[in-house]
Amino acid sequence: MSAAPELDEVVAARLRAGGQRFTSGRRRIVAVLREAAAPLTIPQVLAADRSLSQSSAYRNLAILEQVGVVTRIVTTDDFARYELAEDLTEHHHHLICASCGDVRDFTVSPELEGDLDRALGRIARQHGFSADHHRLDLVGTCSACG
Amino acid sequence: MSAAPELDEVVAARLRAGGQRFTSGRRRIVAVLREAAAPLTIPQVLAADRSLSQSSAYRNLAILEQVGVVTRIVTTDDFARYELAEDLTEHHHHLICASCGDVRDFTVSPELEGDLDRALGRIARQHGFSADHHRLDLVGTCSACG
DNA sequence: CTCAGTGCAAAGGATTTGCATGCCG
DNA sequence: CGGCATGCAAATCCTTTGCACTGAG
Repeated sequence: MSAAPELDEVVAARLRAGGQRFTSGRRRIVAVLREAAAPLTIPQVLAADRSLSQSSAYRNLAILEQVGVVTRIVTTDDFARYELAEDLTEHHHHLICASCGDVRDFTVSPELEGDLDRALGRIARQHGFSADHHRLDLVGTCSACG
Repeated sequence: MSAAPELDEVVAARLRAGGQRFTSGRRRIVAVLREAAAPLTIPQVLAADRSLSQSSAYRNLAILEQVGVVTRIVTTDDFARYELAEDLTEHHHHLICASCGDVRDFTVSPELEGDLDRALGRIARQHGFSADHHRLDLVGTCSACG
């Protein structure tokens, strides 16, 4: 897929805009997340690339989140999970297993998304709330835990 | 409001069903949550009723969650938040402030809820996933932080 | 009486931070 | 060169747990 080099450019641009560098450690983290089909915990990221050090992974993921390259999500267990920002991949939602905490991606029809966005925009306005994005998760039990 | 005693009965019944008692400490926690208009962190619960002790609050909220009286949610900050279970209040969603982590409740139209449920049911089936419930949050900045 | 519930204080564990060193610009 | 990034280890802080005590049935 030819999106790979493009992704690096966008990431680099956002880091630069935030006064940050696109170092090799950050590059490796982004690479791991790109390969993953779902949000990863930091232990999972570290396991995927043993050359990463724990504290730097925490630090770099926080920075990548600040500049809008990754998103941090929390499910039900004690581990935060990270994935590439939606505008670098595509808008999607999460199937969250309440038992093991694991996550899988899914999407819904554009029509439903449109309805949602309209409804939520209205709600936000009513509450004097500046809406950034919505989150739609399905919580249940995955086939492995079932 | 006459729902108050009724709530106590339901809570007591669920605790009993789980082999647990409805002690005074648990009663006070439920009372605090009933008053609150939004999910509360444990520090907030403790602040609302100084007679509660921290460790018991943690323990009791875990038990209340197990028997289906309260729900634990996680937003963006480091504190878990608890609210009364949806079937004791009403189905609703959350406006989450990405800045301060605070939460407010809102609801959407029954039509949209229906569409959502149908779509999500389909998705769950496709993934061999046993759906329990959905979660729809709006993330942004509250008027206080804006 | 008995056993679950309580509160205190200490432990646990994911995450953060201080500091010396290495590397990019 | 100067300053940010790194990695190790130690510190933080929300949450959990051990233990002795109290109270409900």
